[in-house]
Amino acid sequence: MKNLFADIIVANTNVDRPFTYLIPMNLRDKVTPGCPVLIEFGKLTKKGYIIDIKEESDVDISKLKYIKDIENGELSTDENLLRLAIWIKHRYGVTFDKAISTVMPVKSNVEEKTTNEIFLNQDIGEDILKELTKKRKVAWVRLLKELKKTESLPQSYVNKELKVNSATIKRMAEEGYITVGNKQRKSNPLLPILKSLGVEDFNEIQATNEYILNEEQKLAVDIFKKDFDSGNKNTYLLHGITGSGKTLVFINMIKYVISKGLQAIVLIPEISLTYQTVLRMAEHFKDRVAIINSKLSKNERFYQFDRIKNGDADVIIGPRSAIFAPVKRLGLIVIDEEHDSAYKNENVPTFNVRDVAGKLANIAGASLLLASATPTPETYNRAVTGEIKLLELKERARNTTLPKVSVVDMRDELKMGNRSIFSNKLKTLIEDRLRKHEQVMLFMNRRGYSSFVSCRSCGEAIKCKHCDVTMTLHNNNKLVCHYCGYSIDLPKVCPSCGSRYIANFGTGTQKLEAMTREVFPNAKVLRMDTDSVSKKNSANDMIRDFARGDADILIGTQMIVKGHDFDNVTLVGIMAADTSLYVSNYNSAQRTFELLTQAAGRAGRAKSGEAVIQTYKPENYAIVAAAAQDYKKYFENEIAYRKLGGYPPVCHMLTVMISSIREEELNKCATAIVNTLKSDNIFKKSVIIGPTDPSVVKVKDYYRKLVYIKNANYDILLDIQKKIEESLVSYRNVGAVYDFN
DNA sequence: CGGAGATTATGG
DNA sequence: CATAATCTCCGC
Ligand SMILES: [Zn+2]
Ligand SMILES: [Zn+2]
Repeated sequence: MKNLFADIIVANTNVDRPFTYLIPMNLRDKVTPGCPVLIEFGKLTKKGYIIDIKEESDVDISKLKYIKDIENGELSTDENLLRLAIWIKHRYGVTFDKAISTVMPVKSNVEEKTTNEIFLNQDIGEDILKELTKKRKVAWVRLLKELKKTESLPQSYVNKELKVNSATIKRMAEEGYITVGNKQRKSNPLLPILKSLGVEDFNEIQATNEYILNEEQKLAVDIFKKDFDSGNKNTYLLHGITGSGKTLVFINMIKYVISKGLQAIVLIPEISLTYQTVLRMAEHFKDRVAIINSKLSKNERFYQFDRIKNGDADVIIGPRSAIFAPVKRLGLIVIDEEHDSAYKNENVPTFNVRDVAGKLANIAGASLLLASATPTPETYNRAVTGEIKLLELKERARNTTLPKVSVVDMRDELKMGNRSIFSNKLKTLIEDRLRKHEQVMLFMNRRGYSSFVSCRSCGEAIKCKHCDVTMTLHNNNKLVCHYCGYSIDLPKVCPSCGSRYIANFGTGTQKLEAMTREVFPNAKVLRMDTDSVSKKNSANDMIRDFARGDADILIGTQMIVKGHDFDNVTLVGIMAADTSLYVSNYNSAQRTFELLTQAAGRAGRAKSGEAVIQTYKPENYAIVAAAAQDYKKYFENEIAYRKLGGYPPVCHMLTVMISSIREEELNKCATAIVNTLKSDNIFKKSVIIGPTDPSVVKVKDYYRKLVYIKNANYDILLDIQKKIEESLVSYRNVGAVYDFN
């Protein structure tokens, strides 16, 4: 028989190229591309991934070794995902190894939970039972009777429910009636889903009666169906105003895809994977839904992936990483809240899942739907140029109107002598809602800046020894650094001046809560932020409490405006609307527009509502457009800005973060790199900015510098990356990470 | 990455 | 000349 060869990427090495191995006879029908295997690499046994199987090899056959074995306990990646990995490798300039491990996030089936299981040994007849009853061994009979029904029972159940103690069980085993064995108990993979919904069965989930599509929604679904039937696997932007019922549209598209025997992946930002969202999906797809989120344990996660692999789920719902779910018959990918920053992978490879999903859809022959009320200019631009199809929803689904939004210039308030964080307008409106027993949401436009500790005498905030960051106070009276994890006990005296007057400055939301209670002493106030929801599932509880009307005012960060609708909320106050504008990032206006639109959109889901935006920058286009709820206006301004600055989507941008333990070496290296790039003819057309300091210079004792390179041609950026890697070889202590946009 | 052999430093 | 520290190449 002819030899079979496999090209293999060796894991955990720096050798970023495939090696050829022979496939032994006994593994021939077991290995596939994407399969994890064990190989002898040099002198060591290493794990590797097959990326290709072929009948020819250009490598001298005498050099070749055989694959040792298949790596068990790791799911094999299917061919689509493998192709995706190879694309990721080239697109983001990472190693094969990195790319493959990115697409297979389920590392292994961690040790199966084994519990004691009790088995029936022999067929127990009525006579034996009678005899035992005579001996008054009631517990024995009780257990045996149960076992006759089910073959085997877990010991915990026997102990607790049947009240048969371990001693009895031991005796029964000795006498040969039963055996105590180890059963690999596979817990019901649907359990975590049911648990998060607080039901025991999918049939308990009541259907809400919003299944009927309105005209606009129907049109969108019909366009999709028509394309789908004619074999056009398109990319769509579903652009609908807040409350227009985008979810119902894609649910119907998914149903159609399922009816054709295919599966769908729905990506939802982790923060919006809330009770309401999950319930909604479970309501439509019942036990055919698989849900992945960060709360799942390793095992639960594995089971979800296992179900998907076996085709036991039609719809896979999860955050960014769910794009790599091992779906066999992919028909549709939905990315809900397409604009969300959580879709960007912060680690290398720094992909945006939009792009990865686009490629995967292309590989698998599936459609892609991007849904948002505030699409990124990148995506909307693709719709404008006709590259992707635009589906629009311009009306609110429940016959309500968009909230009335007003902007308050806080500088004017200050001039009028109002130093409170509430503008007069917002204050009167809150009072009005409290009187009418309607609810209010106060949205603090800030990342949940955790509380830090600073000195009242010298003003110094306590910083991490290893990073340029202030440490944050945790409830166990420890100061922790969010960048490196370094933690110390809360010091009694100021480390820089020795003063004993050091104090904890609360978070933005805590302060807002205190002020709110002061200004509205009779209102019931609920605060929701990372601090207050650290306890498991308490976010759900809070949401339910608020929805039930247990509080009048809900205060919080992004968390409160994503993934929940409250019918009785008729007023939203947006505090410090412009803080997200001050981030030095070409995205900051987009982020601001998106957050304000989303927050304002929470008002008046059922009744007519109102929103007040408090800002010091009322003239900024993001704020103006958000107040007018005019996406087009926003987009025109944004795209003009991007053109002017040469930012995406007009240009591609490579951000290089160069880092080193040694500051001088870093500086030398960074300037040298910039100089070589600038002098190189091929790169001359690129705009090169830097080296500049990032907002946090030192992290984990490493100093960092940033270099930005802009070019309309993506491939040139990849060449530049290669060039930088080459120059970096001569600097032993300097490394770089690359972020492509 | 990490093993192995080659190369260079160090010291008496 | 021995021994250790450092470099350099290479793996199917
Ligand atoms: Zn730190
Ligand atoms: Zn001090």
